[in-house]
Amino acid sequence: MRPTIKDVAKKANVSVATVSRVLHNQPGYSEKTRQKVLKVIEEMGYHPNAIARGLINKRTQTIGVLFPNVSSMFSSKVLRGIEHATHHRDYSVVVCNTDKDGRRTMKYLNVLWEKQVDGIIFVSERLKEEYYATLTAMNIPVVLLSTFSPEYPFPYIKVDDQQAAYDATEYLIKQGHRRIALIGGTKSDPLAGIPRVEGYRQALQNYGIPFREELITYGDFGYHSGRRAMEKLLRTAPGFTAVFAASDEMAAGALSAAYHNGIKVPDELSVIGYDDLQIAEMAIPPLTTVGQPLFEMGKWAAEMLMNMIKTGQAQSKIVPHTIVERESVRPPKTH
Amino acid sequence: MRPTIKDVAKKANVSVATVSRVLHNQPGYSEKTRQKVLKVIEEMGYHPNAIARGLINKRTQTIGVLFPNVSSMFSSKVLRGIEHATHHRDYSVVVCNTDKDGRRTMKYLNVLWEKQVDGIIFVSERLKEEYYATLTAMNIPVVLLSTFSPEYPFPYIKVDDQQAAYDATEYLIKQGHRRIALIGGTKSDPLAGIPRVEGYRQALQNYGIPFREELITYGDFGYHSGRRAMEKLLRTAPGFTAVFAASDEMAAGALSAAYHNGIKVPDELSVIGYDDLQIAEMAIPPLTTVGQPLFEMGKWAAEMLMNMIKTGQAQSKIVPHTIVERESVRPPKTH
DNA sequence: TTGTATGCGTTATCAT
DNA sequence: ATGATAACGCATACAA
Repeated sequence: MRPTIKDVAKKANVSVATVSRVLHNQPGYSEKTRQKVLKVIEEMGYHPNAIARGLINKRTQTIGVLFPNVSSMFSSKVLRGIEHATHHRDYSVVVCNTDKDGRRTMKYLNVLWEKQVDGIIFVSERLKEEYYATLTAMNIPVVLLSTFSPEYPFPYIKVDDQQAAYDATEYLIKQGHRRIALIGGTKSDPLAGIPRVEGYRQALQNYGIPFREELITYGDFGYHSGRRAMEKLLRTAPGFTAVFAASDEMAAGALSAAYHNGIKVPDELSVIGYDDLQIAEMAIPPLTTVGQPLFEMGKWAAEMLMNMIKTGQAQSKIVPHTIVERESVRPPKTH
Repeated sequence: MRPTIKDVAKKANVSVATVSRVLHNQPGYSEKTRQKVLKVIEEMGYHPNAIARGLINKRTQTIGVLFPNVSSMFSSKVLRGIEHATHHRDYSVVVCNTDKDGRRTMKYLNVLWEKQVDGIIFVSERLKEEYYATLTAMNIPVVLLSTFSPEYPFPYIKVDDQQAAYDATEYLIKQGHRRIALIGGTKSDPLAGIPRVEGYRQALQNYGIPFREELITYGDFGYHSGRRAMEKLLRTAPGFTAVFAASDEMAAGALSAAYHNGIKVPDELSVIGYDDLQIAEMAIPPLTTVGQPLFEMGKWAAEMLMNMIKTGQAQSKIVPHTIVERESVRPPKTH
């Protein structure tokens, strides 16, 4: 059996209270007993039991993080940021993969509840009413990451998607493009889907470029959908000189489709993505994209959450995006 | 305050013992009281406290997973497999990012110890003596994933790296290549580094191809190192017709270097990778590679661990690798 | 400076 | 069929 505080106390000839005191450097013992206790702790290899501690403190020093898909490049970058911040302040993180599934999400929420996590980070998903209900019932801090909820008042950290999409489109326009196709994300997604096409639409409008329905197509943010979307665009609406894809994975799919159709990027077609994932850097050609500071966003979200746990205070934050220029965009050929 | 089992008991006019019984469908109450208790539980929104439960059961239903880098494509695929298995059997997973750093690893080990996790999965890293010492002191099941330890007897799940490297090289040879370069992983890494160059060397030997030192170069498994390695190869040992990279990320780097040097893959140069990460599929051209079933490996490791927790039994496992053929390899041009 | 005792929310062992 | 109560390992208020 692992030794308990009692065993230590007995062996050191002191009370458990004293042991507890030196464990927390609280006052109330002589230097001599301190030494003795510390020595016994060392000898016995004593480690406090965080479970017992949690029971009495009502603090577990752990937070839960819900991802629609833990293994996406997006999530893993965010996770790293979260881990960075939590490790720094002695919190642990339990990861949950919701698969965007309501039942699965609810199950995880309940598990986290039962495990008494001190807070929750909810990533990239729409906050359904039932989630909100149990989240508030849990009565712990929550932060929304890369999503937000118009109806429920949880603090969030995210980019201004519409503005970012606007900027991406404008970037293309300023490079001289006028026939710009769009590969949108999930069509009905009010968070990452709709705002991005809206930003695209607005940029065109502001620059007096007619909006053409056939230049828009939708995917699900994933690689394969991007590839399919590009194939479709090529079939049904040839002649565009640039594409804005609402995610890097879709952009990578678009690149692949172009490659397989013998279309040279960026010579014959420009592509801009969204997210700045690792794939953007690794793509051929390296992908110009709208950068979100994912690592930092994860870090900030975790810090915000831990501060809320401590103080109850939080301030939502729109984080700045950037256009990271690589090699997939260039001015269209004039002829 | 969240209601406790006591509150439920009081409101239902029964004892806590009875509530506990219906909670676990143990015998010892009438159908009528069962109904009543269930109703009260529902009304009060009672959820059992897993911390208190863990204190008495000495089981937390959570495992710890240590990754050198949680956000690598490798880790995230593995993590998904782990999550899949654990979720299925009501375990939670806390993720730890070691950065391959001894101190950080030790700190996490101690945290996991204090948090009383039921088991640990140790991924892709060499098991140092001090890790082993605390791991055994913790006295809980451990499984090694994609690594193993010659000196310490923990069960493991991994691929036969040397054989896999042999097969990759042989594949290239059978396609007709004879001048085959190697981009190895960390030169001194006894787990993923050395065996892969050894397999390469052996394949050459078996097919009577002279081993040439200048065709070997080393990276650190990462993208940039692959790119640099390829640049170096191009400068110092031109004339090879194929490259075997010991990781997909390095292969992607090699692809990129080839692209920037105007070398066409696979027309002028064949490239084969290792891992079968998402990047392999997304690469241009799609990367032929040595496939490891990472999702399954994660899943199996978690299942193995949970079985060990339950029964104490485990059986190490060498998992089969495959050559997944895509478009980055073809026979060399003959002229 | 140090010790005793109580309680955190459960489960499990005894009674009844 | 049901209830009282003692643990689990720790922190802390209160005594001494």
